[in-house]
Parts: sequence; structure tokens; C-alpha cells
Amino acid sequence: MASSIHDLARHLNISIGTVSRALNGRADVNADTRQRVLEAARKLNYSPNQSGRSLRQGATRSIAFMLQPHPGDQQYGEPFFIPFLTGLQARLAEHDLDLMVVMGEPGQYQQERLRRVVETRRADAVVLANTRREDDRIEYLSKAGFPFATLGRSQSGGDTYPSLDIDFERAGDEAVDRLVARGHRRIAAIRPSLDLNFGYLFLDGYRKALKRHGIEVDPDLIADGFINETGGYQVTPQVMRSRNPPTAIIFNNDAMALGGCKALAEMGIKPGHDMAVIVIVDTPLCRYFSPTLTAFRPSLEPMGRRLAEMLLASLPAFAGPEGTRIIREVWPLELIARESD
Amino acid sequence: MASSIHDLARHLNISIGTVSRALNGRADVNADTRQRVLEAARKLNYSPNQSGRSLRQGATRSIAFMLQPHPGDQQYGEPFFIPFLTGLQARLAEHDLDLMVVMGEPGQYQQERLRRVVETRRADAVVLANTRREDDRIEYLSKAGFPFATLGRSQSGGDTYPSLDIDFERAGDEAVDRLVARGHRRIAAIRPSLDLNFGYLFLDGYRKALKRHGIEVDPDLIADGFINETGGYQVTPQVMRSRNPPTAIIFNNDAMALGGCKALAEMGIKPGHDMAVIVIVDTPLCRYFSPTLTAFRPSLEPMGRRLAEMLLASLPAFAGPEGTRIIREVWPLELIARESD
DNA sequence: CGTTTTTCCGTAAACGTTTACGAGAACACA
DNA sequence: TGTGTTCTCGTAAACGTTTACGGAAAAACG
Repeated sequence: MASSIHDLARHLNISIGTVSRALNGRADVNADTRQRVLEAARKLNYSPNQSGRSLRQGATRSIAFMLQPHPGDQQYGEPFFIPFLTGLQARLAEHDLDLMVVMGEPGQYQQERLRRVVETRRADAVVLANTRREDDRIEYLSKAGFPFATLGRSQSGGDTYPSLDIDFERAGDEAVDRLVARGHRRIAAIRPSLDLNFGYLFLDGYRKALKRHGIEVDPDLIADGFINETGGYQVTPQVMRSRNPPTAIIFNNDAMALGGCKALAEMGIKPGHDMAVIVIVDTPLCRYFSPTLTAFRPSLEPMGRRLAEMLLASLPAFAGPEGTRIIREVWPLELIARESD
Repeated sequence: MASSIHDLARHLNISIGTVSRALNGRADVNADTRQRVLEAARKLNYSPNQSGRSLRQGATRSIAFMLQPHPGDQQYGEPFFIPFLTGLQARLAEHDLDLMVVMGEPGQYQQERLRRVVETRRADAVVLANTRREDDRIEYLSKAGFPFATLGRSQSGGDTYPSLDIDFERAGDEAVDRLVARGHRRIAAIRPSLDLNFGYLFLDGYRKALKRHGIEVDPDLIADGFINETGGYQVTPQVMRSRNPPTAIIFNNDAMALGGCKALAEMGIKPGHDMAVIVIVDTPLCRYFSPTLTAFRPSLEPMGRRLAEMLLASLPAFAGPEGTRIIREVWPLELIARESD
């Protein structure tokens, strides 16, 4: 059915070696022969079989993206992976690379899926998302010497891999800045209780800004909860019950913010009126919630494209003549001012 | 680095044929030998190279999922693909199948990406989403004899492929039913202007229910627009300007509903108060919008799993001894009553 | 003990590529 | 004409599997 390089060779009465060289643009083939090969390839509708190619070259030309759902994640998952994936895939496709999506089992730090991809050599490299502060996937890939890049930083693995992250520290800082400028002194911070690295970065920025403004950090105003609506709903009252309740809350996650606002509403507190609310990562939900939520927005599709570039720059097979580079970048977020603060 | 079947053979002083047979559970290998092979495989950390396997067997053990963004789609894409993909991938993984994600170029009906996957044999089958009423991807795959399944029906390709769809017709019907029961007689329907098949199905249900209730279909109350917020925003005033404006609107898309509500608000009309609003496919946005939007909700993750099963049942390599079957299913939606109607 | 059957394993080909190597022909140069 | 160079191509091996085939040894059977 599908034509192979042998079919072309037989059809043209030349050897398969020449056909292959002609197709791959090698120099040692007569211009006329090459022309005939290309024509025949078009006529016979030839495309190289990727399995054969992979086997010979030891490279699959596909990149695995591993997405690890959080335990207890809500039905629709993290909305921002689609645009990120779009960018990632677009740039990879320009290099004729495929994107394989691997999802971990929710609820556990599973390496099994990852291990399978690596050991059966189904992909040439891996992109990790949802990086933990200490991430066993990173440890594993580092030790295995398998190329990878991450969306988000981690304390694991050192600086040996490319990573692209959002500047959560600066966002936490700016959020406090903005609230202080609007007269707030009692500012709460609510973040996920998971080991997710961004939760730590966010808190660093939050603390730094408070110090700069000479405001003492009150542990009662910092709380961790499940990274979903329920988490925000459960943990917000906790902060409100402190001896000296906050007048503003920064949520480190959109879903938690929605749950938190629900809790506030039930306590008769109106976000944007009686309580300032800022969300660190903007999603469409923030735009449509009532009140609309002030939030920091990342540019996801460009990030996807950029991380693809960074990964490729670290791979010997794709890096230019100037050699491989490990690039790490931290991108700023754009503040979208809305009604809630 | 990675050990091959040759390493095992050398290590055990037997032939590679025997090793392969032992690993694959073939009968013609001594129980004792098999034991030794399995142990050695574990010790040497052996996993079969997928490229070699694919080449020999003519099957890649990976399934491609093609997602085609709509022209002018908003930043975050369709939120429901992540849970669907989760289910799809989970079931495929149980059969040791990988999931490859292929995104078409937004704005065009591009077959190029698809063609590449098929012709270079990078996947054993394809899953299509965003099916059009007349879908050239389906035509192409049918003609090429390449196995595929679709999320959503189409008029293309006949009944030769498995498909799983949501019962948009019934949802349109039920929405009208519900509105009529609440006293409405002037009910508008707003759907995307694209060739997307669900838009037609929805309208069929809408018309059917109106007829059953003896209400004449008013063409002025049916409008098409871009499948995003802007589309809803632009087209809603159009319906409102009709000689006999509606008292209720059914939106066939969540983003269009949000845009529509914005337009209504600007006209001084309050959804859920002065105007009943129902949305056909529920997303988290519907739950957080103010007012919360009554909507029909699909169960996406189970659908993903089910479509994987249906696809596998149609593939000779995976169908059980009872042979391959083409399964087509249409799943009902669950009405989530909220404040907007 | 001779014959047949069964058990087990090695050999080798095949999947579709790429590529190192070498060889023949053409050409340049003296 | 002899030698060296360049151009072009064919040959064959290699990547890591699976599997058809055949054969030797062991077991079963009379």
C-alpha cells in the first residue's frame, strides 16, 4: 500500500542508497538523478516511514509532554494547558517533531508513565509541567541522562536543564505593592498546600514586599489549602477568624480564589467592596466572575513556543553550530486590573 | 547504554530468538529458560525499543488526537479538551498505547498535519474532534483507509467509523421544553456560524420542540455568529432588534453566551431577570458567571474513555475474538439548573 | 530397540531507513 | 599517457525487533 524507498528505487532502476541520498539532500548525487527521484516520490506519493527512520537514527522525532493532574483537581483541569500546548506543538512541528502527551495518574507522584516513555525510547525528550519544589521526575530524568525541560522551576536537578517559569515572586511582590498603595496593611496570602514550587516563590515575593513596607508578616494571614475551589472555600474562613482579620487577600490560584469568594460571600463579605482580592494567575474565570477579579496574566502560547526553542537549543541534534545551551528564563506577568481590589 | 535483546542473549548465552519468545510469552520456550530471561531482563533493566518493534510489526502503538482550533478562537481554547483527553489517554494507556496530539492550524481546514501523520505512519489510528458537518478530514481518512474515530458526528464518510457524540438535538429540545414550561413563547437560538455539526443538531432539536408546542419558528430569532465571545456580543442585539423580540435565548456555546449576556447588559436587559438564558454546553464559566448560567453538562472524562474503547473495538489488532465492530453512540447531557432562566 | 511425536532452541530473514565504504567513470593536470 | 582528483552511484551493514523454519534432543509409544 504505502510506497517505500525500495519501490522508488525499483521504479527508477537505481539503488535505494541513491534514492535515500537524493531525498535527504546529500551532495553526492547528480542533479538530474535527484530531480527524477523527487518526481517519482511525488508521483508514487512516497513518505518516509518514521519507524524505520527512528530505528536507524536512534531518534524518534517526538517530544513527550507530561502533565500531572493535581490530587482532587476539578473537572475541567487547568485551563491554561491548551494554549501552552498549542504554542509548544506549533514550534515543534516546525522542526518536524511530534508531541506526545503523557498524563500521570492523579493523586500520586507517579514516575511509571515517564519511565515507560524513557525506557522504551518513545520520545527524544520530555517536557514537564506542574513542577514540584522537590520533583522526583526531575531527579529521575537527570540521573537517567534523558533530555528534558520544565515549565516551572524546581529545587531538584540543579541548573542542568532548560526551564521556563512565570515570575511568581515578582507577582506576589507587586500584588502586595498594589494593595499597600491602596491603603491595606493586613494582607492575607492563600496558596496550595501541595509541594508545587510556585507556591513558595509566590510567598517569597509576598514576604519581601511586606518587609519593604515595614509590615510584619503575620503567620495567621498565611494559609495553605487544596488546590481547588474546595480548598479556597475551606481555608478562607480560617484566615478571617484570626484575631486581626485581613482587609485584602491574595490567592495564588484561580480556583482557590473562586472558592474563597464563595466563603466570603457566605460570611456577608463582598469581594471588591469589603475585601480586596487579587489572583496570581489569571484565567477566563477571573474575567467572568462577579466581581471580575484583578489578576496577573501570563502569555501562554508564546511561552509554549519559547520552551520548545529552549529545549531544542539544549539538544545536540538540534542546536546550531554554536553548540548546545541550557537556557533558563523567568517571564513577567501582566497585571489585569479589574473590580475585585 | 540501554540494553537490547542482544545484550540479554549474550548475557545468558542463548539466542536472541529465544529471548524474544520468552519475553513475549510464547509457548515454545522452556519454563526454566523463560524464568532466567525474565530475571536477566529485570537485572539489566531491559525494555524493548519501540522503534524496532514498530518497524517489525508495522504498528506504532500510538494514537493521534487531532484538535482543530476554530478560527478566531479565544485565548484559552476549548476548556473541555483536557478532561476528555485525560479519559482518552487513560484508557489507551491501559493497552500500552501512546497518545499523540496534533493541532491543525487555526483558521483553515488543514489536512496537512493529518496527512503527515498518516503517510509517515506515526500513528495507528486517529481521533478527530471538532467535526464539521462536511469534514474533509473524514473524507481523507476514509479514502485513505486509515482507521479513525470521531468525537462528534458528521455527514461525511457514512457510518464506517466509530463516533461518540453529545445529544445536541435532545438538549435543544429539552431547553425549549423547559422554557415553554416557564411560560416563554418567543425563544431565540444562537449558534456558531461555522460548519460545525453540532450547530445543526442543536437547531433540529430546537425546531422540533417548537413544533411540538405549536409555536411557529421565527427565522428572526435564529442567528449565527463567530464561535466566541465577540460572536455572541455581535449577534445578540440582532435578535433583539426583531419586530417581536424574544423573552428567552438558548446559546449553543458558552463563549457566545458570555458575549451575548454582555450585549444584553448594555441594553439594560438583565439575564435571569428580564431574559431567560440557557447554554447548551456547560463549562466552569457558566458556574461562575453572574448570574450563574443554566446549562447542559457532558461527562467528558468518561466520554474520553469510551471513545478509546470504541476505537479499539474497530481495530483488528485490538478487537477481541468476536471481531471488529463499528460502534456509534450519542450521550445525553445533564441539565444543571442555575439562576439564568 | 526403533519409530514417531513433542519440546525446545538456533538461524536467518524481514520491517524501512541511513550511511560508511569503495569502485568506476569522467575529468584535470603534468 | 600516466597520475591524481572529482563526481556519482552501488553494495552492504546496521538500527532492534519478531517470527517462519528447521533441526537436535528428549520424550512417548509400539
